[in-house]
Amino acid sequence: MSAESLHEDRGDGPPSRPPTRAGGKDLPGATVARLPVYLRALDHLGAATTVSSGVLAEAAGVSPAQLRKDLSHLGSYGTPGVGYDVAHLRVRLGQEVGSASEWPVVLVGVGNLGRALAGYSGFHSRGFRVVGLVDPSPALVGTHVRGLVITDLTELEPLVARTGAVIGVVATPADAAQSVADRLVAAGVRSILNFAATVLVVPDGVQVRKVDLGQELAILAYHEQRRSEPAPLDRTGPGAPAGAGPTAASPRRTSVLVGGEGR
Amino acid sequence: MSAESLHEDRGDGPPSRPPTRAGGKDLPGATVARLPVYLRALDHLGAATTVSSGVLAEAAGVSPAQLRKDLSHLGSYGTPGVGYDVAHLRVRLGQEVGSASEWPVVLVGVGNLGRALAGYSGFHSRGFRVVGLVDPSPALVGTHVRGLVITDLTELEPLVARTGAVIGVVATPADAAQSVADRLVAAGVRSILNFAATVLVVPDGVQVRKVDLGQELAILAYHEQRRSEPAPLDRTGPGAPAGAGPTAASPRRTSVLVGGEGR
DNA sequence: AATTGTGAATACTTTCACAGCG
DNA sequence: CGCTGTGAAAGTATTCACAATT
Repeated sequence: MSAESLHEDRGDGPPSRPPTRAGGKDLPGATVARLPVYLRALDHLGAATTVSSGVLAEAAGVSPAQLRKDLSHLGSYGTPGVGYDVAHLRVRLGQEVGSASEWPVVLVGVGNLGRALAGYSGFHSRGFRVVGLVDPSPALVGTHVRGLVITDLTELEPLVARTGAVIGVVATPADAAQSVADRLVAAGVRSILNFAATVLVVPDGVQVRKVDLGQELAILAYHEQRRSEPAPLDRTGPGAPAGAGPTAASPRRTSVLVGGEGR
Repeated sequence: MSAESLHEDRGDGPPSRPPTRAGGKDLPGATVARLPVYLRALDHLGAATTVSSGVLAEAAGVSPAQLRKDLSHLGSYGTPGVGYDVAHLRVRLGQEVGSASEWPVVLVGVGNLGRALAGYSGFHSRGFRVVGLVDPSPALVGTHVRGLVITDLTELEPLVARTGAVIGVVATPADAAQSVADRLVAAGVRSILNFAATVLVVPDGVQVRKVDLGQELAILAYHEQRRSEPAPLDRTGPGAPAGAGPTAASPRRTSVLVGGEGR
């Protein structure tokens, strides 16, 4: 467990950092999920030197109130009557989101999806660098993809150690995912982005985020189906009394669901 | 059976969908997002004829209480002292999630990611069938990927009409995404899964779900960074009372974040 | 006058805990 | 008994609305 972080310096340890990080406390989870969105939205108005919450919120696809609330958690630097300083805000968000430095990422599973991910520009542009591709297939090991050699699965641990990666991406078939995750964790990885259709079980302290492409579609299909069948057939349940149905009026809000997140 | 319905009564027309859906009540959004997970979890215990909430919940990565609550919204059919009937539950969930029928899906943007998506087994296994690949690149148009011909972007509308697709997947570069979305919507698509790093603006009534791979990583990085910086520098905030709260016990629960969803 | 930051109000989700059924 | 279904409590998240600030 002494796999110490080799990447310590990304420039904010030393006292030269102007804005000290905010109170060191947890932002609400929902806010964290939106910070990257704001950061990206900022990039689309590099020209202006200030933005109001209204403008930036629109670009990010959230309400102005929500944007202000989120930023307020950062102890932000808006100026009443004016807005937020774009440059300043960008730095602040970058710090918070951690994209100030380059995070080395190891990607396991170089199938169709893995290959696509290896070349995904969105990773690099946000401060992530794929430093290792791993696959067990003898046919792939040794070949190059996007300028990186594919390493054999047996070499996973040394690869992680050598690159100092703390983030791993699992893009293997479902049945291999858990074992890969176990090894990543053992090798020192503490955050995993899981594309396999499995729930990964990991030790306390390791983060997992799951992206299930099929699931996303399924959620869309649910709503799609719902609307194509306006006449509700009554529930064929046994005794289940329809009792507890407060269900006020149908929420007339925008039915646009934005964001992979909540909602 | 690939016999697709021939009528293209899309737009608003009620497609004649076979499976009768139950009660017209809206499920909570968070529940909807989990139904596909349960369905998938069920597949991993086909042997047993019944499951308890505890077992299924574990397989799905949620708490037993949450599973029961979720299923209760379906007016579910559990048997006290025994559990849920696996076969029955599978049918019920399938109905609700809409995977009882095959949804035709059009995929726009056949780059690395699009190509991976086209061959993604998770789509097919969940009742989605990619019926069209679209790209503007002359080099790609006419070529085959996974048994499908790539159609030119100019043919988007007729393709949607012909296939009756109501779901579209946008896997284009960010700057093309909005225009593609506009055209999909105009052609009759009402649900869009967006992989481009842009917030899509769509008319009322059209659903969009966004999957931003870079963003997912950024969220992991946030937590990662946070933990590598144990010494919180106090912030010099005006008015912000550090007091906020002793925060009694640190949330000792699993710090595993499961699911692309909520949280 | 415009726009932030934020308490208070509302809405949504998860968890608890237990009554009741098989 | 064991396990479901569910009210009620607790916890989060979003929206409102307004006083404060430049």
